[in-house]
Amino acid sequence: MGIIERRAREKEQLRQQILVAARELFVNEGYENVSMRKIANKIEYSPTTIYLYFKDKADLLDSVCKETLLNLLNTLEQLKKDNSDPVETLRKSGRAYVEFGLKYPQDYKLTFVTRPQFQKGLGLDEGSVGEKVFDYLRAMVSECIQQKKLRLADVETTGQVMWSAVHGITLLLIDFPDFPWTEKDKLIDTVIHTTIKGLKA
Amino acid sequence: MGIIERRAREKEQLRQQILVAARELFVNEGYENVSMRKIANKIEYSPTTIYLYFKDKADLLDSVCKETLLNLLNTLEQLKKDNSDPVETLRKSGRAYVEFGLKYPQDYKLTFVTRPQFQKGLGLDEGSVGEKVFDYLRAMVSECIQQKKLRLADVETTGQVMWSAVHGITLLLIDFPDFPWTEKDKLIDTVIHTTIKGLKA
DNA sequence: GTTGTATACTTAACAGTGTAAAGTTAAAAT
DNA sequence: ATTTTAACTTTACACTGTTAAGTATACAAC
Repeated sequence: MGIIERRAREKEQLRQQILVAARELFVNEGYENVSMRKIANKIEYSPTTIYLYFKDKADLLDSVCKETLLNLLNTLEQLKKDNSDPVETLRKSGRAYVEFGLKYPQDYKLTFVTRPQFQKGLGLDEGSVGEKVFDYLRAMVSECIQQKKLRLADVETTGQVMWSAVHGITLLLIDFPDFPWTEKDKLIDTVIHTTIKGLKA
Repeated sequence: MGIIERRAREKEQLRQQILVAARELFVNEGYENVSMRKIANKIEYSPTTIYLYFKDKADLLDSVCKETLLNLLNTLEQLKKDNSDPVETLRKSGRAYVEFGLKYPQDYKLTFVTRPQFQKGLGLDEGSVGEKVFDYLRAMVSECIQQKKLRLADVETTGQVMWSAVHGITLLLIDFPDFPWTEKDKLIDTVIHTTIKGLKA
């Protein structure tokens, strides 16, 4: 049944088209300022067609964010391979996390700030991509602790402290671009370095 | 001219009424889900009356946030008085900052996340309340550094690292209430303790 | 005490929003 | 050749922020 498959493929293509258009608009103009009609215009379909592929605007946001998380996960997992000192890998990962956020600031905010506002509680459920990202962090921290490189024995707490630090600096740099930050790169390094130093045994 | 004064007082009262109604709605239903008409209904005036007191919806948000920052500043400055160990004061202030955010989560998000999205760049300008909050942090850090209790000599960087940490944990706890956080209170303490430990000489 | 004017507020309107329901068209199945 | 199904569109509704024009009341001047 090649026809059915072709049709399914075409459906999936349109779905992707919608996602691409939505992401581009969300990122460039902000979720609030993007209307379903704008997205529809961009893909040259009627506005309601989108509703055949996504439940509503929040669901569209949700799907865009899932992709972002997948990107982040891929970016991070690149680092795991060069398995030198686990603490060094942790540092590198923190750095990569912040850089990811600053490279795609609107995607980052969409995923870690806007989405939780609209899809309450969701996004870090069991089996989700979001959870996989945190699993990655957990695994890294776990290795550091096994080698007794860190002070706390508690993987969860340690991971959450790390996440706080990188999330915090990422959002501040995104949201207050005009604040008189000390040199950005140095500041990011200092945040990560300070946190890891504080966690060290 | 008592009449003029009375009229000015009445005007100011309505302004305050609008602010109170707006804050309550923003906090309970989220900025996006509050319409000017809803606010108007609450105060029993026509929607357009609000525009006689505030430029637009963003300006209303702006004013609400300024109040929040003033509250935060007051909360923090309470702590300055008991001037024991400056590092201890820094720790307490961090704790108070996070607690403030968790006590008024929607106010916090409105001020530190929503507002920068709508009032680009504004909010931490010279002479603003926002700057005063950071000035407070600067002063505290400065004292720690003068007593050589902290590693870095750079007040700015040190302050910004502190801010990252508390901002990060505050937002994570607000935005992902269903995440399996380790015990909240302990986690907050650990974040602050870790950061300060990392900053120590 | 009447008239003019400024102040405070409201009504009406516009262009836009998310989205549900009904309608259309064209291809596939019988 | 007819029916069914899928994909998409049109229409419509109730709502949004905001502007412009209109109204009514309180004050000032004569």
